[in-house]
Amino acid sequence: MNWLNSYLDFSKKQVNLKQKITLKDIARELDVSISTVSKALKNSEEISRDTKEKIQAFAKLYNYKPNNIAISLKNKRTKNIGVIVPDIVHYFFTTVVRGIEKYANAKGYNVIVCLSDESFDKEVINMEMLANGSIDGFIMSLSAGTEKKKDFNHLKEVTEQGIPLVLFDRVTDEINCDKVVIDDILGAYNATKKLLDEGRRKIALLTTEDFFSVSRSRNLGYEKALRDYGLSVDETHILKLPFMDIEEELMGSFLNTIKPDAVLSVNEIFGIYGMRVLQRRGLRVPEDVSVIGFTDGLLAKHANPSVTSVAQHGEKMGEIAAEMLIERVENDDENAEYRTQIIEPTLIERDSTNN
Amino acid sequence: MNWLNSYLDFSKKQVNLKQKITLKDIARELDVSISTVSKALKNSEEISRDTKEKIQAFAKLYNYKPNNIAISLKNKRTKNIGVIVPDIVHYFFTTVVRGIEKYANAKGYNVIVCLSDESFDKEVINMEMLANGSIDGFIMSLSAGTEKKKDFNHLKEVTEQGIPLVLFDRVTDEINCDKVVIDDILGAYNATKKLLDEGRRKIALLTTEDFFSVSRSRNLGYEKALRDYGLSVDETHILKLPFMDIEEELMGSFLNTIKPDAVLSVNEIFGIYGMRVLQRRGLRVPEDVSVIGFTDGLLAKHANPSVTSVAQHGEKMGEIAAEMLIERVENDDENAEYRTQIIEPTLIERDSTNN
DNA sequence: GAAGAAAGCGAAAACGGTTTCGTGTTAATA
DNA sequence: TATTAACACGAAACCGTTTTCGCTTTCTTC
Repeated sequence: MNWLNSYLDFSKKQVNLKQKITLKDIARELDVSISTVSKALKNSEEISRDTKEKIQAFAKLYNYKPNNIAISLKNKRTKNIGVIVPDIVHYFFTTVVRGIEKYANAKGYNVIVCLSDESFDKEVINMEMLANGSIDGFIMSLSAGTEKKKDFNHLKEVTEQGIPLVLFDRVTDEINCDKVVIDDILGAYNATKKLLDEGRRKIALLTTEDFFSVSRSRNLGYEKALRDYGLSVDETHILKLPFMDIEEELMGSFLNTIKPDAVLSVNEIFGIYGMRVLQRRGLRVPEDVSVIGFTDGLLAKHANPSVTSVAQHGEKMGEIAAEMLIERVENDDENAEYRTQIIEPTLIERDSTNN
Repeated sequence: MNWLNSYLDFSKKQVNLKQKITLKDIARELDVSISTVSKALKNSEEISRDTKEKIQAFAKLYNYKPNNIAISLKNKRTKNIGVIVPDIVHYFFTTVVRGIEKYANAKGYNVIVCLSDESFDKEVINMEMLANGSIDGFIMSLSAGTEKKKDFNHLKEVTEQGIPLVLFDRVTDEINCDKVVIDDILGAYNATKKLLDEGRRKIALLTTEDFFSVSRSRNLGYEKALRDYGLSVDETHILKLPFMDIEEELMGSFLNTIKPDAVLSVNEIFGIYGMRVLQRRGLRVPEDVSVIGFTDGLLAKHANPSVTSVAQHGEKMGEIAAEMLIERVENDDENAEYRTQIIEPTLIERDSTNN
């Protein structure tokens, strides 16, 4: 290792501010060409044992790490995936992101997270920011704004450019791409069935406005279950609230007039709120009223009583989405058919229903 | 615009698969040099009106967007910031990430989120993945593993390479960098004071093992308040639980023996659990026992009763962290002093305490 | 000892931009 | 008319890699 001595002056310079070192630096110091260094570090057969050892030792000593940006430019592959979600404080999306992270990281990918904040404009801006080389593909769930506006041109452009896209949960038929969703109809159906089996007959449905694809499906499952039990759907039993806007009075007066013996909510928060409103009116859950919500999140788990919920398996959904995307990215098999994976929801029974 | 006709054949080729177009393509089609195209698109004075208009129109027509990777390589600036957090399902971190996102996006930066999962090893791996050119700077909160191990070499390396770093919430004195934290001592002090002012005298403290910097501070605040009220600190009133591991029986027997008239928790979840345990034993909150927790999250807000909490202002913390980082990134003023911003916690009074 | 093969290395193009500097043309000035 | 300044543009280096291809030199082999 005495050849190292000759690099002492170089070493001095580096010690002060450990700037990152490049192939060129190594080549200069070791008096070989850049190509040789590059090959030596990849253990190419082309380079002699001696040279390789020398170069590798030097690189290790100076903690050489190849510059990712340069590599990305060269291979036109960034090893980044872009994730655009409406929100990150709500349990479901965080678990999906976590699932994506987990799978992507294991495969050596980084995850760039963007929040559309339920806004169409931000969704578009975020896509454009990332679509110019920053990422190898997108995973996203539509913002409320986009579902309302029904404008999917930004998605179309991205797919036409050949950038792989996986849609999850809030998806659209207008775009041809891989998708992963839960069977929302079945989830709501099973939940409603559970309530009916308990003997409940006046089941209120807390849902959102119609433009949400998932709410529509869940409403359908609810209605289907009622009909399968020979009951008709009473529209007055259905409360459509503006998204995420919990109008407590509205919900209060609704529940007060309907006086339901069970409540099904298409999300977590409406269920929790509904339950509290009922409890405040002196009703006991589940003795007087049963409650079931969607999204098996922390709120449902830690509520009092804990709330029976339709689990959406967000983490699994995230993993599957990441798997589908990376599959596309790595073997760009142009004509592979687009798939839609449907995850079975699970009804997690807790204390807000009878068993 | 009749010059456009001559590009019809080019247009044909592009129509099939809208591949992204480069400066070189434009230069070739318009029979000018790449430099001219580059300048024209930046509206350089150097280029004539005619040429600029022609080039800009063509670029617009073919939806030219510069390749971010190439620009990053050239300027050695990625406009990406790396965020490494222990976790993303817990409210506090999600709000911080949201704050970072918000500020960073407004400044044209993307956020690459990595989860250390409370593990030292993952934290190191994530840093290394990003530290080779992928990002302009880091924002992070130490994982439990790192706080336990007290090994900060990965942070040291990064800062020595000149990569800006901002630590938030779970920070360490061992590393010289910008930091943003809340005044944990004050937060706990005020919470304890609130309980004492209510007349509570047997205040149980639910905390974690000592290696967490924030828990240590919060414990101190609790103790200080007691002493300021002339009370001595009874170690048996303090329950140190392994992090995030809610051992319900342990907590149950603890609360059962102590029979506190108030409970202070250094996080959100222990508080919620403590409250439920007490309620199950027939105690009324806040009549018999008052409860205060840290992290003003969804759980506290929607619990029954809602829980008085010390708000950590995660979103604000994220914004400040992002601001400090971007400031560093954009004017790399080598010798600017490192700052530690301390955010004042706020006690949000709810129904789990008396007023 | 000559021819061919193999080994070991370097030059250069490429990825897609930015930017400096030089050059040819035209218009203004002496 | 000769000189010069302004204008408009292009050539080329550069960012840090990868990779192809070609050139020496040495080793086989007959």
